[in-house]
Amino acid sequence: MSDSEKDRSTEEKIKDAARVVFHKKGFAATRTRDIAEEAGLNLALLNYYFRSKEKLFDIIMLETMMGFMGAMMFVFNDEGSSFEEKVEKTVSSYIDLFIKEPQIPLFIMNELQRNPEGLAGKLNIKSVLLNSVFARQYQEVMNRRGGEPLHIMQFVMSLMGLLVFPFMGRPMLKIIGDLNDEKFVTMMKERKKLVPVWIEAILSAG
Amino acid sequence: MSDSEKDRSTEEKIKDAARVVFHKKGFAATRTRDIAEEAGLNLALLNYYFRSKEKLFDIIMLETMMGFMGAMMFVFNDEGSSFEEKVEKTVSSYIDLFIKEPQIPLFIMNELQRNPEGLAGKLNIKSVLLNSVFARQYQEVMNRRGGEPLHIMQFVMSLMGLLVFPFMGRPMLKIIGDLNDEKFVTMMKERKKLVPVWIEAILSAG
DNA sequence: ATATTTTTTAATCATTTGATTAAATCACTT
DNA sequence: AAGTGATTTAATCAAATGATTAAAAAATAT
Repeated sequence: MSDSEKDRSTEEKIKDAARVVFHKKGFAATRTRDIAEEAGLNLALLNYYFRSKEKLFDIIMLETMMGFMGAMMFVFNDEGSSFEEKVEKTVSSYIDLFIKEPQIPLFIMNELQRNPEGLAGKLNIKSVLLNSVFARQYQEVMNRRGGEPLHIMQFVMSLMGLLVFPFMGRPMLKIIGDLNDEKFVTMMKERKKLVPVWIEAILSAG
Repeated sequence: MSDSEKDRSTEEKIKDAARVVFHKKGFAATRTRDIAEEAGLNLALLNYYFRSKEKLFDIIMLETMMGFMGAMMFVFNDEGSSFEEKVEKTVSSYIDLFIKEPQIPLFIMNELQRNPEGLAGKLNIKSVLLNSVFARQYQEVMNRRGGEPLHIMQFVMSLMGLLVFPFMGRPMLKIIGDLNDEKFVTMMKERKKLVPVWIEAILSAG
């Protein structure tokens, strides 16, 4: 049978190892032998359980994208919170996520650019933003504010830029800013308070 | 002889092709045969002129980093311009650069994260920011503003986030925002005006 | 306990890929 | 035109890599 305790254990070991290595090196630079070694398992088991490197990668990519977009979807479609509360919650959730798993943003953006037709591109994430409660509340904020309206994607690009760029640029930022890991993480935690204030300032600036 | 018209021409053809392919696919996913094909040249010529894939990559990486950091260094150390003028000039230069070569940010951040010890990491870019005229002027702005001072790296992360993230996240942003290439470029041009205003707002927000 | 099925392993395969080589071609000098 | 050195080409090599196989080991069923 295919659901014994040991089964699941081996399968999970492979997935965990694959996640670590794929996130760190990306698809192309990852060798199946790296994953087997990371998992402490025989190389042939990868093919036994997942058929091919591509299939294994697709599973990891799917789960990673789900984790990434899922956090957003949950917050963006909550009817009970205000626009400002959603911004705060988004910022806080993503910073926590990226402190734990710093490679996720670069991994996703990279694989998506290198292979836009791949699994990640096929996922239906079109409606996640534009049909969300958050998008509706954004329009309300725009109407209330008056002046030249700002395209929601200009806003989202800025929010995400403030939020995820530090993690994508981390190696460079650490060099030019002379930061160690501890200092970097401290600054990221500071940004939980800073970014929402800045977002407010950006929206008021018109 | 090593400087004939044909010499330089072949060498340049290889470098141009290598730049295109490395920028698009990254080091690991690039096959030397891809570069040879892109250049329309025999595969052996890559090794004849550049010894190895690694050496060719190092040259492209060096030139790319120079182009990327050079634009910044030039603006950041101009004694004749104000802080605000430097922000405007930086935003404008980088947006123009990335509209022409959209893969540069992801390429650099990626290779830097995957191989921090590599050539790019060895470059002396430590002083580019912290010892610049721009950094001094930033401190003046902070003193003038009063309130809780903001670490210059928090500021730089935000400036770069607003500036370069849209290009790194382009494939995802195009999907979730339902944007075509033309619309995307239009929005990037709009950001030349928007980002400096937002930076002003961020600094005033304290 | 024995038989059967599932899982794991070591060995091996076939292809890809970076690099080299020896011969052919080209450019330039005398 | 012949000679010389530089450049280009086709063929090939060796190592790396994703995948498979047959046998061994382990788990489960009878």
